[in-house]
Amino acid sequence: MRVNEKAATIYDIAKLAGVNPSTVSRALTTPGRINATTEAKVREAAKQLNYRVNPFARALPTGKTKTIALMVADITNPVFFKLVRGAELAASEVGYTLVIAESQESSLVESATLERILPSVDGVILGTTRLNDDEISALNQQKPVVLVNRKVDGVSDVVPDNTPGIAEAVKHLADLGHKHLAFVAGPAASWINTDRWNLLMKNAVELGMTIAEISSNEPTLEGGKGAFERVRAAGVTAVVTYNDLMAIGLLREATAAGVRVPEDLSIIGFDNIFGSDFTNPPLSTIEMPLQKIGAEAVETLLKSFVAEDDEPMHGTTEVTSLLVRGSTAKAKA
Amino acid sequence: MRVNEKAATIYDIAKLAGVNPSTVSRALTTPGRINATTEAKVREAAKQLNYRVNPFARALPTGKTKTIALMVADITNPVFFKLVRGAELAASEVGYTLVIAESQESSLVESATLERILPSVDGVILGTTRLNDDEISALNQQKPVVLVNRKVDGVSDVVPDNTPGIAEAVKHLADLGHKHLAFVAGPAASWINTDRWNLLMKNAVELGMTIAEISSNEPTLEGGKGAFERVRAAGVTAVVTYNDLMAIGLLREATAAGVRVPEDLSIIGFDNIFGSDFTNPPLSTIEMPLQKIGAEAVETLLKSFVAEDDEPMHGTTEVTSLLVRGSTAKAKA
DNA sequence: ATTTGTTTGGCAACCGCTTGCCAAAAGTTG
DNA sequence: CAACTTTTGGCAAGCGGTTGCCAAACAAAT
Repeated sequence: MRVNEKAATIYDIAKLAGVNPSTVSRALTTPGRINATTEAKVREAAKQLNYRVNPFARALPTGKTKTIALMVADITNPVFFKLVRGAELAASEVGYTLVIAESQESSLVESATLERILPSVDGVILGTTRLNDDEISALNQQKPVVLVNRKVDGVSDVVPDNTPGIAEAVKHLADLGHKHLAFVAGPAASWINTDRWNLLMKNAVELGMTIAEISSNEPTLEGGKGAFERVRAAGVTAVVTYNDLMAIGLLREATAAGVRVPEDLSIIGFDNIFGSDFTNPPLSTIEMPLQKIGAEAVETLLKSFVAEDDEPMHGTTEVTSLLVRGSTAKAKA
Repeated sequence: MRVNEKAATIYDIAKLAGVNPSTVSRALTTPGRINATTEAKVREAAKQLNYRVNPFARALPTGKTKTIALMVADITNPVFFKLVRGAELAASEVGYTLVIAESQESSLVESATLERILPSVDGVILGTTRLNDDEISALNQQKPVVLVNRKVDGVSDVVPDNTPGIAEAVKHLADLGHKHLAFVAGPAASWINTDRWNLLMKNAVELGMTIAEISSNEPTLEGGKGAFERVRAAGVTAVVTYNDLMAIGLLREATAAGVRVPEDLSIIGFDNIFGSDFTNPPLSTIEMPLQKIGAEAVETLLKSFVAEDDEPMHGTTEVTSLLVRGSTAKAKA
């Protein structure tokens, strides 16, 4: 299957071009360092031999792997697709390779995987980490880390600005005449869950609405489904959920229970995941610019590679916005 | 941010354990090659120094990178999630790192990406490739390749057996009294599209039904939507689509046009993608064991690494099956 | 023409690990 | 106990690049 012609090395080029290997190296990596005509000669020889630099040989002396790791809790969670894509695009654009690792929602798996991968990457993006603050700080000690949707002291991060999306959403519900809201929360330990809840509360109160937190739910379809009873009990006319998955679970459970959406209950999710418009009615949701965030995370990491100091960096924050589809309507009189 | 204590090397261990570096190397990589007590001493020292082998240094002399690439056309296409996960799991289980690359549906991007990544991987899995047969063969010349859902002469592959799922589906429709079917096809060049169409045709004819191919559609929501008019024109009561995305697009367009699903039109998709149960009605679909296929692809690749000859290998074929949800019903009288 | 400065390209060490080869040590055998 | 085999661990040469240092070649300045 395979031919055994070993890949060309700079020595082959050197021989062909009649120069020293070091000259080849310089010609190819340090434009301007050597004479233009020599460089041309080298490049010509390289092309002729179909030369491709051996990344491992290069990584050894330099210590630069040109690879970054992106850790997510669950690859099959649609929230991450765009994050992954944004990161992948941004990385490959500058010649970096992205390796995606999955923690399977387990901090043990995450640690083990990181352990395994760490020596072969220049830095790590923690998309959704199960690690605690101390573990993250420790990791950041070894290789640069960029956190997504979370903040830890001394660690770089990129987080979205939930303010505009939430303000729009609450305003939207207020305009529709809703007075009593509920927030179906996600993981209590989640930074972004807290951020969303605080903003929601602030905005609701400002507009004279009541808001109840329905807490400790899995951020899944099941979690949304499981929260339905408590949503009913809360006697609210509109609910915002921690994410779309929960919103969809809730929506389906409500429909199954004979509660009409949006006539009896308005629902707004978070993230605008794939499939959130497949539902009946299609879900209104607060959109997160995940692809941009992914790209931003990569850029932030790249910057930290060249940074002189060790100051944590913060990516420019992308902004959320409300996407109105069919799951919100006037409050029942 | 970073501490500058360089990672421990086998030389550090050697010094600490009072042996030669080569002994350390052997102790750690060739159990049994050296004395058990010496090995224990070395391991102890390694642990003490928190040693972690430098994969680049290792890859240089051995040429083994312990990394494999998985190429998909579009990371955000939900069809691939499970494929990716299956591959990732299988790879990390045996200490391999998986790098995921996206061709963005472009053979140019695909070639360029492959070009960039090839030197740093041991082999490649082509999940959904835009490359033509010749390009694939050429690639296979350089590094072992495993194709998913496609066959090219002389190249290893793993493809699902569509037979049972399709037989079930056609039988199911026949049992419901349908006499006239349509297949909303995907990309004409797709191996799996052809396979599905042929099987569908064979089964339909065997059960005395007519079947029409509605061809040249994008395998997307839009493609499904765009095929609706032709489905109507075909005057069929049931349709099978190339994939779920198209089925969902078709379903929504049908509903929008006042054609009730499943009362007026039964629809069966392919793949059981994420969100295919979000629709109203939830989509009946022929499920592909994508996660298994992903794992199988990795295993096949690993086998080919150690194979003596250059014979292409074929992963054990996983089997499809029909998943009946709500989008199929009795044919209209 | 001499001094000084700048290009340019070669030399060789090094990055961390693997491995063929060899010799000392230990174990077997008759 | 000599002769032979096996075990064990050291030596050193790579793997394919990068890069500090140096000297030759050339250019500019006095």
